[in-house]
Amino acid sequence: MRNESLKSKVYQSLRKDIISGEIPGNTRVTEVAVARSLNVSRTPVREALQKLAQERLLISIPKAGYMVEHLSDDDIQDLFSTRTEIEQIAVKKAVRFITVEELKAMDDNLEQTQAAVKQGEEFTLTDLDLAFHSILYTAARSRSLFRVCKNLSELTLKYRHGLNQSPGLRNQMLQQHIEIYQAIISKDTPKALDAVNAHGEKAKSHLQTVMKKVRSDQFDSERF
Amino acid sequence: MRNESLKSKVYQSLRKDIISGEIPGNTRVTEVAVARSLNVSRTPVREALQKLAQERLLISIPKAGYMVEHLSDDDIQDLFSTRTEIEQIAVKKAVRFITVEELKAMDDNLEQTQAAVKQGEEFTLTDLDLAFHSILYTAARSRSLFRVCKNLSELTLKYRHGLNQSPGLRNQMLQQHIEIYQAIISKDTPKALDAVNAHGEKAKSHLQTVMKKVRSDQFDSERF
DNA sequence: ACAGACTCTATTGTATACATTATGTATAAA
DNA sequence: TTTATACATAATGTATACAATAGAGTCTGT
Repeated sequence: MRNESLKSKVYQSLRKDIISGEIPGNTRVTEVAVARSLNVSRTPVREALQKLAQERLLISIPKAGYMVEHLSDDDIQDLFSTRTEIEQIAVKKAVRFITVEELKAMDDNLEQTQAAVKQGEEFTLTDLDLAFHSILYTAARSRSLFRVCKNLSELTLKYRHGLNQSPGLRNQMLQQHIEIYQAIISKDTPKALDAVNAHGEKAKSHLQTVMKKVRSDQFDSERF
Repeated sequence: MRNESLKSKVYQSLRKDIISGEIPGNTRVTEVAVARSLNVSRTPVREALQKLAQERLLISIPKAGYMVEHLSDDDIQDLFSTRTEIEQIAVKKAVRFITVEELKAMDDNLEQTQAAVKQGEEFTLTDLDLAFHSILYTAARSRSLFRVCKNLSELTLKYRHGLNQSPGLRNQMLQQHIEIYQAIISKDTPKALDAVNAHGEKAKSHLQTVMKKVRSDQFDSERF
Protein backbone atom coordinates (compact mmCIF):
# COMPACT_ATOMS: atom_id res chain seq x y z
CA MET A 1 0.00 0.00 0.00
CA ARG A 2 2.83 2.37 0.79
CA ASN A 3 4.00 2.08 -2.76
CA GLU A 4 0.68 3.15 -4.21
CA SER A 5 -0.03 6.38 -5.99
CA LEU A 6 -2.24 8.98 -4.38
CA LYS A 7 -4.60 8.68 -7.31
CA SER A 8 -5.04 5.04 -6.54
CA LYS A 9 -5.58 5.68 -2.84
CA VAL A 10 -8.19 8.32 -3.56
CA TYR A 11 -9.86 5.97 -6.00
CA GLN A 12 -9.99 3.07 -3.53
CA SER A 13 -11.25 5.28 -0.76
CA LEU A 14 -14.05 6.85 -2.78
CA ARG A 15 -15.01 3.56 -4.37
CA LYS A 16 -15.34 1.93 -0.97
CA ASP A 17 -17.49 4.77 0.35
CA ILE A 18 -19.73 4.75 -2.70
CA ILE A 19 -20.19 0.98 -2.80
CA SER A 20 -20.82 0.78 0.91
CA GLY A 21 -23.44 3.48 0.58
CA GLU A 22 -21.59 5.73 2.98
CA ILE A 23 -21.84 8.37 0.29
CA PRO A 24 -25.46 7.96 -0.76
CA GLY A 25 -26.74 8.12 -4.31
CA ASN A 26 -27.29 11.49 -5.94
CA THR A 27 -24.75 13.13 -3.66
CA ARG A 28 -22.76 15.79 -5.41
CA VAL A 29 -19.01 15.31 -5.36
CA THR A 30 -16.54 18.06 -6.17
CA GLU A 31 -12.83 17.86 -6.75
CA VAL A 32 -11.92 20.42 -4.13
CA ALA A 33 -14.09 18.90 -1.44
CA VAL A 34 -12.52 15.48 -1.90
CA ALA A 35 -9.06 16.97 -2.18
CA ARG A 36 -9.50 18.84 1.08
CA SER A 37 -10.96 15.91 2.95
CA LEU A 38 -8.14 13.60 1.88
CA ASN A 39 -5.41 16.22 2.11
CA VAL A 40 -4.14 15.87 -1.43
CA SER A 41 -4.10 18.17 -4.40
CA ARG A 42 -6.81 18.24 -7.04
CA THR A 43 -4.78 16.34 -9.62
CA PRO A 44 -4.98 12.81 -8.21
CA VAL A 45 -8.57 13.45 -7.14
CA ARG A 46 -9.50 14.51 -10.66
CA GLU A 47 -8.07 11.36 -12.12
CA ALA A 48 -9.73 9.14 -9.56
CA LEU A 49 -13.09 10.81 -10.20
CA GLN A 50 -12.73 10.33 -13.93
CA LYS A 51 -12.00 6.67 -13.44
CA LEU A 52 -15.01 6.23 -11.19
CA ALA A 53 -17.13 8.03 -13.74
CA GLN A 54 -15.99 5.69 -16.47
CA GLU A 55 -17.02 2.80 -14.25
CA ARG A 56 -20.40 4.44 -13.76
CA LEU A 57 -20.07 4.76 -10.03
CA LEU A 58 -20.13 8.48 -10.62
CA ILE A 59 -21.97 10.45 -13.24
CA SER A 60 -20.02 13.24 -14.84
CA ILE A 61 -21.95 16.41 -15.44
CA PRO A 62 -19.97 18.30 -18.08
CA LYS A 63 -18.34 21.41 -16.69
CA ALA A 64 -20.24 21.02 -13.47
CA GLY A 65 -18.82 18.16 -11.50
CA TYR A 66 -19.95 14.73 -10.50
CA MET A 67 -22.81 12.98 -8.80
CA VAL A 68 -22.93 9.59 -7.16
CA GLU A 69 -24.83 7.27 -9.46
CA HIS A 70 -28.14 6.06 -8.21
CA LEU A 71 -29.88 3.46 -10.31
CA SER A 72 -33.63 3.21 -10.35
CA ASP A 73 -35.19 0.01 -9.07
CA ASP A 74 -35.83 -1.05 -12.64
CA ASP A 75 -32.25 -0.42 -13.64
CA ILE A 76 -31.03 -2.46 -10.71
CA GLN A 77 -33.23 -5.36 -11.69
CA ASP A 78 -32.02 -4.97 -15.24
CA LEU A 79 -28.41 -5.01 -14.12
CA PHE A 80 -28.87 -8.23 -12.19
CA SER A 81 -30.74 -9.83 -15.08
CA THR A 82 -28.03 -9.00 -17.56
CA ARG A 83 -25.41 -10.28 -15.22
CA THR A 84 -27.20 -13.60 -14.87
CA GLU A 85 -27.76 -13.95 -18.60
CA ILE A 86 -24.13 -13.35 -19.41
CA GLU A 87 -23.01 -15.52 -16.55
CA GLN A 88 -24.94 -18.32 -18.19
CA ILE A 89 -22.71 -18.00 -21.22
CA ALA A 90 -19.73 -18.24 -18.91
CA VAL A 91 -21.01 -21.29 -17.08
CA LYS A 92 -21.64 -23.08 -20.35
CA LYS A 93 -18.00 -22.60 -21.25
CA ALA A 94 -16.84 -23.39 -17.74
CA VAL A 95 -18.49 -26.79 -17.93
CA ARG A 96 -16.38 -27.52 -20.99
CA PHE A 97 -13.09 -26.00 -19.97
CA ILE A 98 -12.76 -25.95 -16.20
CA THR A 99 -9.54 -27.44 -14.84
CA VAL A 100 -9.11 -29.67 -11.83
CA GLU A 101 -7.28 -26.85 -10.06
CA GLU A 102 -10.23 -24.58 -10.56
CA LEU A 103 -12.63 -27.23 -9.30
CA LYS A 104 -10.43 -27.57 -6.27
CA ALA A 105 -10.48 -23.81 -5.77
CA MET A 106 -14.27 -23.84 -5.94
CA ASP A 107 -14.38 -26.64 -3.42
CA ASP A 108 -12.12 -24.70 -1.06
CA ASN A 109 -14.23 -21.62 -1.55
CA LEU A 110 -17.39 -23.55 -0.67
CA GLU A 111 -15.80 -24.85 2.50
CA GLN A 112 -14.74 -21.40 3.57
CA THR A 113 -18.18 -20.10 2.71
CA GLN A 114 -19.77 -22.78 4.87
CA ALA A 115 -17.63 -21.69 7.79
CA ALA A 116 -18.42 -18.02 7.20
CA VAL A 117 -22.14 -18.76 6.92
CA LYS A 118 -22.12 -20.45 10.30
CA GLN A 119 -20.38 -17.54 11.92
CA GLY A 120 -22.44 -14.97 10.06
CA GLU A 121 -19.45 -13.08 8.72
CA GLU A 122 -21.29 -10.88 6.27
CA PHE A 123 -18.25 -9.03 5.01
CA THR A 124 -16.23 -12.16 4.32
CA LEU A 125 -19.20 -13.72 2.59
CA THR A 126 -19.35 -10.99 -0.01
CA ASP A 127 -15.70 -11.52 -0.78
CA LEU A 128 -16.14 -15.27 -1.00
CA ASP A 129 -19.12 -14.82 -3.27
CA LEU A 130 -17.12 -12.57 -5.57
CA ALA A 131 -14.29 -15.10 -5.54
CA PHE A 132 -16.57 -18.01 -6.37
CA HIS A 133 -17.98 -16.27 -9.40
CA SER A 134 -14.55 -15.12 -10.41
CA ILE A 135 -13.32 -18.70 -10.55
CA LEU A 136 -16.26 -19.48 -12.78
CA TYR A 137 -15.40 -16.59 -15.11
CA THR A 138 -11.79 -17.69 -15.33
CA ALA A 139 -12.81 -21.25 -16.09
CA ALA A 140 -14.70 -20.06 -19.16
CA ARG A 141 -11.32 -19.50 -20.86
CA SER A 142 -12.36 -16.32 -22.60
CA ARG A 143 -10.56 -13.10 -21.81
CA SER A 144 -13.19 -10.81 -23.23
CA LEU A 145 -16.03 -12.64 -21.50
CA PHE A 146 -14.07 -12.54 -18.26
CA ARG A 147 -13.79 -8.79 -18.45
CA VAL A 148 -17.47 -8.33 -19.13
CA CYS A 149 -18.46 -10.62 -16.29
CA LYS A 150 -16.05 -9.03 -13.87
CA ASN A 151 -17.35 -5.57 -14.68
CA LEU A 152 -20.96 -6.56 -14.22
CA SER A 153 -20.12 -8.38 -11.03
CA GLU A 154 -18.47 -5.30 -9.59
CA LEU A 155 -21.32 -3.07 -10.64
CA THR A 156 -23.76 -5.20 -8.68
CA LEU A 157 -21.66 -4.83 -5.53
CA LYS A 158 -23.22 -1.54 -4.58
CA TYR A 159 -26.72 -2.96 -4.62
CA ARG A 160 -26.28 -6.15 -2.70
CA HIS A 161 -25.99 -4.89 0.80
CA GLY A 162 -28.07 -6.88 3.13
CA LEU A 163 -28.18 -9.69 0.62
CA ASN A 164 -26.14 -11.70 3.11
CA GLN A 165 -27.95 -10.39 6.13
CA SER A 166 -30.29 -13.10 7.28
CA PRO A 167 -29.01 -16.60 8.09
CA GLY A 168 -31.62 -18.01 5.71
CA LEU A 169 -30.33 -16.03 2.76
CA ARG A 170 -26.74 -16.85 3.60
CA ASN A 171 -27.53 -20.52 3.58
CA GLN A 172 -29.47 -20.23 0.37
CA MET A 173 -26.54 -18.60 -1.34
CA LEU A 174 -24.26 -21.38 -0.19
CA GLN A 175 -26.67 -24.04 -1.40
CA GLN A 176 -26.94 -22.38 -4.79
CA HIS A 177 -23.19 -22.19 -5.15
CA ILE A 178 -23.00 -25.87 -4.31
CA GLU A 179 -25.59 -26.61 -6.98
CA ILE A 180 -23.61 -24.70 -9.57
CA TYR A 181 -20.46 -26.49 -8.52
CA GLN A 182 -22.06 -29.90 -8.72
CA ALA A 183 -23.60 -29.21 -12.11
CA ILE A 184 -20.22 -28.13 -13.44
CA ILE A 185 -18.34 -31.08 -12.00
CA SER A 186 -20.86 -33.49 -13.46
CA LYS A 187 -20.69 -31.64 -16.80
CA ASP A 188 -24.43 -31.17 -16.73
CA THR A 189 -24.86 -27.99 -18.78
CA PRO A 190 -28.65 -27.60 -18.52
CA LYS A 191 -28.50 -28.07 -14.77
CA ALA A 192 -25.67 -25.55 -14.53
CA LEU A 193 -27.69 -23.02 -16.51
CA ASP A 194 -30.67 -23.55 -14.25
CA ALA A 195 -28.55 -23.22 -11.14
CA VAL A 196 -27.01 -19.96 -12.29
CA ASN A 197 -30.41 -18.67 -13.25
CA ALA A 198 -31.95 -19.63 -9.92
CA HIS A 199 -29.09 -17.91 -8.12
CA GLY A 200 -29.70 -14.71 -10.05
CA GLU A 201 -33.46 -14.85 -9.74
CA LYS A 202 -33.23 -15.30 -5.98
CA ALA A 203 -31.01 -12.24 -5.68
CA LYS A 204 -33.41 -10.23 -7.81
CA SER A 205 -36.53 -11.19 -5.91
CA HIS A 206 -34.88 -10.52 -2.61
CA LEU A 207 -33.68 -7.13 -3.81
CA GLN A 208 -37.16 -6.31 -4.92
CA THR A 209 -38.62 -6.89 -1.49
CA VAL A 210 -35.82 -4.89 0.08
CA MET A 211 -36.45 -2.02 -2.31
CA LYS A 212 -40.15 -2.04 -1.60
CA LYS A 213 -39.46 -1.96 2.10
CA VAL A 214 -37.07 0.97 1.76
CA ARG A 215 -39.66 2.86 -0.22
CA SER A 216 -42.42 2.32 2.29
CA ASP A 217 -40.08 3.28 5.14
CA GLN A 218 -39.27 6.49 3.32
CA PHE A 219 -42.94 7.08 2.81
CA ASP A 220 -43.62 6.55 6.50
CA SER A 221 -40.88 8.92 7.56
CA GLU A 222 -42.10 11.55 5.13
CA ARG A 223 -45.55 11.49 6.69
CA PHE A 224 -44.37 12.78 10.05
CA MET B 1 -16.31 20.68 -31.99
CA ARG B 2 -15.15 24.15 -30.99
CA ASN B 3 -16.89 23.73 -27.68
CA GLU B 4 -15.05 20.58 -26.80
CA SER B 5 -12.43 20.19 -24.16
CA LEU B 6 -8.83 19.61 -25.15
CA LYS B 7 -8.90 16.35 -23.28
CA SER B 8 -11.74 15.21 -25.46
CA LYS B 9 -10.00 16.32 -28.63
CA VAL B 10 -6.82 14.51 -27.70
CA TYR B 11 -8.85 11.44 -26.85
CA GLN B 12 -10.72 11.46 -30.16
CA SER B 13 -7.56 12.04 -32.11
CA LEU B 14 -5.60 9.25 -30.48
CA ARG B 15 -8.53 6.87 -30.56
CA LYS B 16 -8.95 7.40 -34.27
CA ASP B 17 -5.27 6.83 -34.94
CA ILE B 18 -5.18 3.69 -32.83
CA ILE B 19 -8.35 2.18 -34.28
CA SER B 20 -7.33 2.98 -37.83
CA GLY B 21 -3.99 1.33 -37.20
CA GLU B 22 -2.12 4.52 -38.01
CA ILE B 23 -0.39 4.01 -34.68
CA PRO B 24 0.39 0.31 -34.87
CA GLY B 25 0.13 -2.14 -32.00
CA ASN B 26 2.93 -2.26 -29.43
CA THR B 27 3.95 1.30 -30.18
CA ARG B 28 5.06 3.15 -27.11
CA VAL B 29 3.17 6.33 -26.30
CA THR B 30 4.38 8.97 -23.89
CA GLU B 31 2.59 11.96 -22.47
CA VAL B 32 5.15 14.50 -23.60
CA ALA B 33 5.35 13.16 -27.14
CA VAL B 34 1.60 13.39 -27.61
CA ALA B 35 1.46 16.77 -25.89
CA ARG B 36 4.11 18.18 -28.20
CA SER B 37 2.60 16.73 -31.34
CA LEU B 38 -0.83 18.16 -30.52
CA ASN B 39 0.46 21.39 -29.00
CA VAL B 40 -1.27 21.07 -25.68
CA SER B 41 -0.04 20.62 -22.15
CA ARG B 42 0.44 17.27 -20.50
CA THR B 43 -2.71 17.51 -18.39
CA PRO B 44 -5.36 16.85 -21.03
CA VAL B 45 -3.10 14.29 -22.68
CA ARG B 46 -2.66 12.43 -19.40
CA GLU B 47 -6.39 12.22 -18.91
CA ALA B 48 -7.02 11.08 -22.44
CA LEU B 49 -4.38 8.38 -22.14
CA GLN B 50 -5.89 7.13 -18.91
CA LYS B 51 -9.28 6.92 -20.54
CA LEU B 52 -7.91 5.00 -23.49
CA ALA B 53 -6.10 2.68 -21.10
CA GLN B 54 -9.33 1.98 -19.27
CA GLU B 55 -10.92 1.09 -22.59
CA ARG B 56 -8.02 -1.23 -23.28
CA LEU B 57 -6.89 0.58 -26.40
CA LEU B 58 -3.73 1.38 -24.50
CA ILE B 59 -1.92 -0.68 -21.92
CA SER B 60 -0.61 1.21 -18.95
CA ILE B 61 2.83 0.19 -17.80
CA PRO B 62 3.13 1.42 -14.22
CA LYS B 63 5.56 4.29 -13.87
CA ALA B 64 6.74 3.78 -17.41
CA GLY B 65 4.09 4.98 -19.79
CA TYR B 66 1.74 3.38 -22.24
CA MET B 67 1.75 1.00 -25.16
CA VAL B 68 -0.79 0.54 -27.91
CA GLU B 69 -2.69 -2.66 -27.23
CA HIS B 70 -2.15 -5.45 -29.69
CA LEU B 71 -4.33 -8.49 -29.27
CA SER B 72 -3.11 -11.90 -30.30
CA ASP B 73 -4.98 -13.68 -33.08
CA ASP B 74 -6.61 -15.90 -30.48
CA ASP B 75 -7.73 -12.95 -28.42
CA ILE B 76 -9.21 -11.32 -31.48
CA GLN B 77 -11.20 -14.44 -32.30
CA ASP B 78 -12.26 -14.62 -28.68
CA LEU B 79 -13.40 -11.02 -28.73
CA PHE B 80 -15.55 -11.57 -31.79
CA SER B 81 -17.01 -14.77 -30.34
CA THR B 82 -17.97 -13.09 -27.12
CA ARG B 83 -19.49 -10.23 -28.98
CA THR B 84 -21.65 -12.59 -31.03
CA GLU B 85 -22.72 -14.61 -28.01
CA ILE B 86 -23.82 -11.54 -26.10
CA GLU B 87 -25.44 -10.07 -29.18
CA GLN B 88 -27.58 -13.17 -29.29
CA ILE B 89 -28.97 -12.27 -25.90
CA ALA B 90 -29.72 -8.83 -27.26
CA VAL B 91 -31.43 -10.08 -30.39
CA LYS B 92 -33.65 -12.39 -28.34
CA LYS B 93 -34.86 -9.39 -26.39
CA ALA B 94 -35.08 -7.23 -29.48
CA VAL B 95 -37.50 -9.70 -31.06
CA ARG B 96 -39.77 -9.19 -28.08
CA PHE B 97 -39.44 -5.49 -27.53
CA ILE B 98 -38.52 -3.75 -30.77
CA THR B 99 -40.72 -0.78 -31.68
CA VAL B 100 -42.07 0.13 -35.10
CA GLU B 101 -39.82 3.18 -35.11
CA GLU B 102 -36.80 1.00 -34.58
CA LEU B 103 -37.87 -1.36 -37.32
CA LYS B 104 -38.23 1.66 -39.58
CA ALA B 105 -34.77 2.83 -38.58
CA MET B 106 -33.37 -0.59 -39.44
CA ASP B 107 -35.13 -0.49 -42.77
CA ASP B 108 -33.68 2.92 -43.54
CA ASN B 109 -30.27 1.73 -42.47
CA LEU B 110 -30.50 -1.26 -44.80
CA GLU B 111 -31.44 0.99 -47.70
CA GLN B 112 -28.51 3.29 -47.06
CA THR B 113 -26.25 0.29 -46.71
CA GLN B 114 -27.44 -1.03 -50.05
CA ALA B 115 -26.53 2.26 -51.67
CA ALA B 116 -23.15 2.34 -49.96
CA VAL B 117 -22.42 -1.24 -50.97
CA LYS B 118 -23.05 -0.42 -54.60
CA GLN B 119 -20.70 2.54 -54.46
CA GLY B 120 -18.12 0.73 -52.38
CA GLU B 121 -17.99 3.37 -49.68
CA GLU B 122 -15.99 1.43 -47.16
CA PHE B 123 -15.86 4.14 -44.54
CA THR B 124 -19.59 4.81 -44.61
CA LEU B 125 -20.27 1.09 -44.44
CA THR B 126 -18.48 0.71 -41.13
CA ASP B 127 -20.59 3.49 -39.70
CA LEU B 128 -23.78 1.99 -41.05
CA ASP B 129 -22.83 -1.37 -39.65
CA LEU B 130 -22.23 0.13 -36.23
CA ALA B 131 -25.54 1.95 -36.46
CA PHE B 132 -27.44 -1.19 -37.44
CA HIS B 133 -26.16 -3.11 -34.46
CA SER B 134 -26.74 -0.15 -32.22
CA ILE B 135 -30.42 -0.11 -33.15
CA LEU B 136 -30.56 -3.76 -32.24
CA TYR B 137 -28.96 -3.09 -28.86
CA THR B 138 -31.39 -0.30 -28.12
CA ALA B 139 -34.34 -2.47 -29.08
CA ALA B 140 -33.37 -4.97 -26.40
CA ARG B 141 -34.63 -2.48 -23.79
CA SER B 142 -31.87 -3.20 -21.32
CA ARG B 143 -29.52 -0.44 -20.31
CA SER B 144 -26.85 -2.66 -18.87
CA LEU B 145 -26.90 -5.01 -21.84
CA PHE B 146 -26.74 -2.02 -24.17
CA ARG B 147 -23.59 -0.81 -22.48
CA VAL B 148 -21.93 -4.19 -22.68
CA CYS B 149 -22.81 -4.61 -26.34
CA LYS B 150 -21.70 -1.13 -27.23
CA ASN B 151 -18.36 -1.63 -25.54
CA LEU B 152 -17.69 -4.91 -27.27
CA SER B 153 -18.79 -3.45 -30.57
CA GLU B 154 -16.33 -0.61 -30.22
CA LEU B 155 -13.53 -2.92 -29.20
CA THR B 156 -13.95 -4.91 -32.40
CA LEU B 157 -13.61 -1.74 -34.49
CA LYS B 158 -9.85 -1.85 -34.49
CA TYR B 159 -9.74 -5.34 -35.92
CA ARG B 160 -12.24 -5.10 -38.72
CA HIS B 161 -10.32 -3.15 -41.27
CA GLY B 162 -10.64 -4.67 -44.64
CA LEU B 163 -13.75 -6.47 -43.51
CA ASN B 164 -15.66 -4.29 -45.96
CA GLN B 165 -12.99 -4.37 -48.62
CA SER B 166 -14.18 -6.75 -51.28
CA PRO B 167 -17.55 -6.27 -52.99
CA GLY B 168 -18.39 -9.86 -52.12
CA LEU B 169 -17.93 -9.31 -48.41
CA ARG B 170 -19.82 -6.05 -48.53
CA ASN B 171 -22.76 -7.77 -50.11
CA GLN B 172 -22.60 -10.62 -47.66
CA MET B 173 -22.75 -8.23 -44.75
CA LEU B 174 -25.79 -6.54 -46.23
CA GLN B 175 -27.51 -9.87 -46.81
CA GLN B 176 -26.84 -10.94 -43.24
CA HIS B 177 -28.23 -7.72 -41.86
CA ILE B 178 -31.33 -8.25 -43.96
CA GLU B 179 -31.69 -11.74 -42.57
CA ILE B 180 -31.44 -10.46 -39.02
CA TYR B 181 -33.98 -7.77 -39.80
CA GLN B 182 -36.41 -10.20 -41.35
CA ALA B 183 -36.10 -12.65 -38.49
CA ILE B 184 -36.80 -9.88 -36.01
CA ILE B 185 -39.76 -8.49 -37.91
CA SER B 186 -41.29 -11.94 -38.21
CA LYS B 187 -40.63 -12.54 -34.48
CA ASP B 188 -38.71 -15.70 -35.35
CA THR B 189 -36.30 -15.98 -32.44
CA PRO B 190 -34.40 -19.11 -33.53
CA LYS B 191 -33.88 -17.67 -36.99
CA ALA B 192 -32.70 -14.39 -35.48
CA LEU B 193 -30.21 -16.24 -33.29
CA ASP B 194 -28.92 -18.14 -36.31
CA ALA B 195 -28.63 -15.00 -38.35
CA VAL B 196 -26.65 -13.18 -35.69
CA ASN B 197 -24.45 -16.20 -35.24
CA ALA B 198 -23.82 -16.55 -38.97
CA HIS B 199 -22.95 -12.86 -39.14
CA GLY B 200 -20.40 -13.27 -36.38
CA GLU B 201 -18.97 -16.49 -37.71
CA LYS B 202 -18.48 -14.98 -41.12
CA ALA B 203 -16.55 -12.08 -39.66
CA LYS B 204 -14.40 -14.45 -37.65
CA SER B 205 -13.55 -16.74 -40.51
CA HIS B 206 -12.72 -13.83 -42.75
CA LEU B 207 -10.50 -12.32 -40.08
CA GLN B 208 -8.72 -15.60 -39.70
CA THR B 209 -7.77 -15.74 -43.36
CA VAL B 210 -6.67 -12.11 -43.24
CA MET B 211 -4.53 -12.79 -40.19
CA LYS B 212 -2.94 -15.81 -41.80
CA LYS B 213 -2.18 -13.78 -44.88
CA VAL B 214 -0.58 -11.01 -42.86
CA ARG B 215 1.57 -13.52 -41.06
CA SER B 216 2.81 -15.18 -44.22
CA ASP B 217 3.49 -11.77 -45.77
CA GLN B 218 5.57 -10.88 -42.76
CA PHE B 219 7.36 -14.18 -43.08
CA ASP B 220 8.10 -13.51 -46.73
CA SER B 221 9.42 -10.06 -46.06
CA GLU B 222 11.58 -11.37 -43.25
CA ARG B 223 13.22 -13.84 -45.57
CA PHE B 224 14.80 -11.19 -47.79
C1' DA C 1 37.33 -7.89 -16.89
C1' DC C 2 33.76 -7.54 -13.67
C1' DA C 3 30.85 -5.87 -9.82
C1' DG C 4 28.95 -2.27 -7.67
C1' DA C 5 27.70 2.19 -6.96
C1' DC C 6 26.81 6.58 -8.96
C1' DT C 7 24.85 9.84 -11.94
C1' DC C 8 22.13 11.26 -15.77
C1' DT C 9 17.97 11.11 -18.21
C1' DA C 10 13.43 10.18 -19.51
C1' DT C 11 9.02 9.54 -17.68
C1' DT C 12 5.27 9.59 -14.74
C1' DG C 13 3.31 11.57 -10.25
C1' DT C 14 1.80 15.68 -7.67
C1' DA C 15 0.94 20.47 -6.47
C1' DT C 16 -0.45 24.81 -7.74
C1' DA C 17 -1.45 28.94 -10.33
C1' DC C 18 -4.16 30.75 -13.81
C1' DA C 19 -8.14 30.42 -17.43
C1' DT C 20 -12.69 29.51 -18.57
C1' DT C 21 -17.34 28.77 -17.87
C1' DA C 22 -21.84 28.20 -15.84
C1' DT C 23 -24.97 29.66 -12.47
C1' DG C 24 -27.09 32.39 -9.22
C1' DT C 25 -27.92 37.04 -7.38
C1' DA C 26 -28.42 41.72 -7.16
C1' DT C 27 -29.31 45.92 -9.32
C1' DA C 28 -31.19 48.94 -12.64
C1' DA C 29 -34.25 49.87 -16.40
C1' DA C 30 -38.80 49.15 -18.57
C1' DT D 1 -43.33 43.62 -11.03
C1' DT D 2 -40.61 41.77 -14.42
C1' DT D 3 -36.70 41.33 -17.27
C1' DA D 4 -32.13 41.99 -18.62
C1' DT D 5 -27.48 42.85 -17.62
C1' DA D 6 -23.59 42.66 -15.04
C1' DC D 7 -21.00 40.92 -11.50
C1' DA D 8 -19.66 37.50 -8.04
C1' DT D 9 -18.79 32.87 -7.05
C1' DA D 10 -17.74 28.25 -7.45
C1' DA D 11 -16.60 24.74 -10.21
C1' DT D 12 -13.97 22.45 -13.82
C1' DG D 13 -10.30 22.96 -17.59
C1' DT D 14 -5.42 23.84 -18.68
C1' DA D 15 -0.57 24.92 -18.17
C1' DT D 16 3.48 24.52 -15.76
C1' DA D 17 6.82 23.81 -12.15
C1' DC D 18 8.68 20.64 -9.18
C1' DA D 19 9.18 15.66 -7.08
C1' DA D 20 10.07 10.96 -7.35
C1' DT D 21 11.53 7.00 -9.61
C1' DA D 22 13.04 3.52 -12.74
C1' DG D 23 16.47 2.31 -16.06
C1' DA D 24 20.51 2.94 -18.77
C1' DG D 25 24.91 4.00 -19.07
C1' DT D 26 29.34 5.14 -16.98
C1' DC D 27 32.88 5.33 -13.93
C1' DT D 28 35.77 3.29 -10.50
C1' DG D 29 37.90 0.09 -7.54
C1' DT D 30 39.31 -4.53 -7.15
